Amino acid sequence: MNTVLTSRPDIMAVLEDRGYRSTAPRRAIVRLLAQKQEGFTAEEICKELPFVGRATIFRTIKLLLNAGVICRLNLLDGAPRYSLSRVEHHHHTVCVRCGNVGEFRAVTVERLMRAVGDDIPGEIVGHRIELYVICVQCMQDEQN
Amino acid sequence: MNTVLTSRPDIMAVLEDRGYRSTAPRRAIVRLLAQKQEGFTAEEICKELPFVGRATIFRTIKLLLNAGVICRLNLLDGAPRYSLSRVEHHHHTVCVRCGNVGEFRAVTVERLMRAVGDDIPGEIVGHRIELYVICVQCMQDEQN
DNA sequence: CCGTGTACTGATACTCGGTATCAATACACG
DNA sequence: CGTGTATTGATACCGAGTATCAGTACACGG
Repeated sequence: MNTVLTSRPDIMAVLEDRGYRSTAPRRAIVRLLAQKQEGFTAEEICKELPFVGRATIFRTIKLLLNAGVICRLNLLDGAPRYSLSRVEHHHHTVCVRCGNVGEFRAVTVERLMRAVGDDIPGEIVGHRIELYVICVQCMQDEQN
Repeated sequence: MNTVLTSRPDIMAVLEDRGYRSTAPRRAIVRLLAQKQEGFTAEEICKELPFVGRATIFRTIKLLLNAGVICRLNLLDGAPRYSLSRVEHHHHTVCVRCGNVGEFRAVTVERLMRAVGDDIPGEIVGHRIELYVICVQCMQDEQN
């Protein structure tokens, strides 16, 4: 049984394991994020939790980033979006119409990286792939 | 003969073709960028051309981005870097030690994208790949 | 269950990359 | 050479994120 893949791992526990305290603001943020299916922005969280300070929200986001619980996507335009990582190593699809973020995993990608490595001077230590898509929802909306 | 691949295409002409005027500040910026081998930041340009206004530098960078002459790289940390695009469609390698930016092109990548497309709901309209590397220079520096 | 050290919080002011505004300027074209 | 219009630069501003720091609350030990 793979705890990382469960639909709602106890994120708070992840933080506690890393030595952070379980505080009311953190629990509120974590609870909110856990039920966000698509990506979200920091400002969105601020608006939805007005009783939590801006600084705390950004601080908590950073903790979660470092813990690998969420990941940041720097889109070309607009504000960066964050999204819960459901699988360990993955890449993102971003809908260019609605901004929603998806994840994908392809073994082929990793294999490719090793192949490409031969053509590149220096040592590859990581990679990042983003696919820009028009999601099925937006394609449907386009049809009427 | 491929003009796009020449070592120093007349960038100013590209802007003029797009209906923009050839002004002294623009020429200064373009001349500077044309001889930058590695990536550069906007602030760097501001420092090197103190007699050109900040706003103008950002405006010109945006024009060049839209014209496809340069491209922006949102690194995870620090300021975004810009780099001259020497080849039309390409991806980037970023040295995680020194921040220098390189380009690469691999047909395999494009083929992979088409393959991955089958696994992904929605239509793929673009992609972006960044490889994080330790460049040969930095690897050498590490050895002493 | 109470005290206490330390982690955490939130208000605020700030940084940094970038943009809007707008009067003054310079380019291109006739 | 004159003139309309694009461009400039100073300035103020925006949005995302961070530093500071006094005050608060958590966890742990007694």
